[in-house]
Amino acid sequence: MEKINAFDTNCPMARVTEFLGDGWTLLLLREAFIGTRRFNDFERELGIARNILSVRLKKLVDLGIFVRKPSSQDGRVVEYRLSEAGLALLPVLISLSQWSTKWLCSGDDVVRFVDKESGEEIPTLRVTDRQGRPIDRHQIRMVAGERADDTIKARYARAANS
Amino acid sequence: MEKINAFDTNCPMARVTEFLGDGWTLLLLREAFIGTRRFNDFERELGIARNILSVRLKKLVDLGIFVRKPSSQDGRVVEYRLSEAGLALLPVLISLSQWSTKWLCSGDDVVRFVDKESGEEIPTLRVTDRQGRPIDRHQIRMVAGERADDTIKARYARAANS
DNA sequence: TAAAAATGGTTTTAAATTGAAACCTATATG
DNA sequence: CATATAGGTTTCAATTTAAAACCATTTTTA
Repeated sequence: MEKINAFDTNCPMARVTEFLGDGWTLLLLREAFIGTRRFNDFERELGIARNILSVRLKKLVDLGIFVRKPSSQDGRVVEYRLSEAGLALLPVLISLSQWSTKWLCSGDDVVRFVDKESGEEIPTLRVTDRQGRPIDRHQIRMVAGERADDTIKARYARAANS
Repeated sequence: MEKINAFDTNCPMARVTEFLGDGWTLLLLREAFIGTRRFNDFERELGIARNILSVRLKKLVDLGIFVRKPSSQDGRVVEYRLSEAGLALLPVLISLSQWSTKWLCSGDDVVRFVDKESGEEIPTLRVTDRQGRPIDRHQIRMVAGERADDTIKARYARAANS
């Protein structure tokens, strides 16, 4: 791809495709959330080719989602951990997982996000207003903000006329 | 990819990679949410190659995310609209956009989700307990559910021991 | 202390995917 | 009837991915 879009624009969604736009990164993130930290473990758990894993980890580190830290105990070992930014992806992972459970896995109880202490399941993420009241989907619109570049503003202007 | 993972397992995250695992689909979804419905419009707005667009739309229709509907007005025209499942992805889009705005776009006001009536911006999606109280990230764990297949259960068992 | 194993990579080559452009078919329009 | 429009498909070159072998360090074992 990479003709009109990606990191050329400042559209946040387009930028996400920079790392989410391949078949492995979401699984790398899942693994990281489960607790995987090391190169060989990512490889073994996912069955990803080592060269690809190498490139993906580099990109995730570049983007600030993972932190690469050679172990101080063992000079061979390197740890890849989620950064603050990476941990902040949790709501994305949860909403994706909840959506997929419902619409691609016929609601089957396969993966759950739970409160560590109470063991209680995290309820479905809801879009709400500032008072915490649920907002209906059809009540929501995407609009261009002030800092949108010209392409994006033009894009939303076209959308508004249709 | 497709050696250990994808639709072989019933892991909801792995299944998501089936459609989110390429550089275009997220942008197709964005376009659909903005209001794009037609083949030529997706092509023009994104600059995606027609053959690729064709394959992607087919897959999204197969997965039940888009609905393909030939126009009754004009026999040449076909509309691709988000299904219920597709519309249900809104929380995913919102959380992704909010994350990306903060971590990849340095907080710039580029795209906003707003309430159509009030014009009020949708606040950041939060992970809460059943009483609506925010839960801290580090308080959350992923666990395998009852209907997880053996691979997944084994996976989480390994994770629990580390 | 020398040999073997572990760890995190890189390189190489074949196979699969993507991108660009041209082409095709059916319907509409002037 | 001729031309334009819409939604595709086909073809072929360029890029990306997968699999396997290889490599450099560091650690463990005999």
